[in-house]
Amino acid sequence: MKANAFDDPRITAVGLLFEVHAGLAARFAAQLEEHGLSPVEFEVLTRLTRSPDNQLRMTDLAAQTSLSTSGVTRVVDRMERDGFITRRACPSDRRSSYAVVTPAGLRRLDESLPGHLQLIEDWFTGQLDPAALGALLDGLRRVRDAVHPCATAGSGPAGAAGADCDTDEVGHSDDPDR
Amino acid sequence: MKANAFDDPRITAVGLLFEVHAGLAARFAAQLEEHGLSPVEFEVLTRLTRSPDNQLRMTDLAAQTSLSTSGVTRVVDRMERDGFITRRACPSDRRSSYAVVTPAGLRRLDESLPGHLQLIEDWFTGQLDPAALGALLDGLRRVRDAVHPCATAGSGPAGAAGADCDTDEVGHSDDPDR
DNA sequence: CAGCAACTATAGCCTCAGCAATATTCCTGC
DNA sequence: GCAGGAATATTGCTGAGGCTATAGTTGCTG
Repeated sequence: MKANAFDDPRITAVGLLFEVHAGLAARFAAQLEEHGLSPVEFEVLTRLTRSPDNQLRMTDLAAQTSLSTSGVTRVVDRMERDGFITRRACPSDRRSSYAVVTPAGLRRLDESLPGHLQLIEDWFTGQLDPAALGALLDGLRRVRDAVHPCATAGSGPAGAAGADCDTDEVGHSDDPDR
Repeated sequence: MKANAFDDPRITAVGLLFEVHAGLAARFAAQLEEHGLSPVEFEVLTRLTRSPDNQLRMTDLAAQTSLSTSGVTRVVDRMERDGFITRRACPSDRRSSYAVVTPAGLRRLDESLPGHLQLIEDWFTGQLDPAALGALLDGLRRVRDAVHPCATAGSGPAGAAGADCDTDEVGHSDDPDR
């Protein structure tokens, strides 16, 4: 029919993944925002708290997060200004400096942790139980093995992957044409 | 017993999630980069391609992606400059304009799609089979049901970060002490 | 029909984060 | 001991993207 790939199951599968990821990220961000933390700050707090004496050298912190060293410098600047962590000079290497979690930072992390874990479990149990995951995997496998749909347009097999996920797409806009 | 939460299983669980997510995002980004696409551009391409006539009004595109309307404007600017999509005036509403995928954009999406799907399946099968997922879920449930470690771990602000700073035996990074 | 509210896209301003350059400090080879 | 190279943190510059203001357009309502 059309020259587009409107019904390409591969693209539908990718779209599903985007949906899940974006929704999850938004939920996490919103939950952390309630506690006055950005996702990056939360990550930094967890990494530091998992380290001995709640401290880490800037370089190591950068290596253990998704941040570059300069990014770590900026984040630590902000969090130090907010009182969540402090810098401490390394006594044995005057180039290095430690980022140390303050009591306020520990408290803040402790406050935001339960909601975060709850979100994680809600996601696993409520939205993607193992059975659904298995089905999704099967669908993906079939999608990947399918021949290029340009030739087999409209072939139903891989419809399982995303058949039900978003039928709202077509009429999404309030008024398609006016 | 340390005063920090080094062995707090809740934080370990969160750290694991961060690890998985960061690794996955980095792989996707790298794979798309090979084809000259950023994750956002890829998302825009998939959304447009999933729509009738490979086009979408700017507002609708913003609603279906994780971008704001201004963000969509900028991304479409770049992708139009790169020749992947074009703007088209809406004939019935002079406020709106469509973003349309060009043949070059379709081709580019088609090139990057197989590798992307392969990555998705590799992740499911290779790194997180259903059994491992179930185990992870169980662990999370146990972690969540655990008593709040605040009382036990002594995350009391006084003793926690107030630990003196001359303990060189941290040794977490490559070189313990120099 | 005039006015007003809602909608659409865009531009200005801001923050965030990565890359490259820089200053300081450490280590190794001589 | 000392010179040169490596490591560490920071800063300037740039791009990306969100929020708000703005101009243009549409539709509704008195």
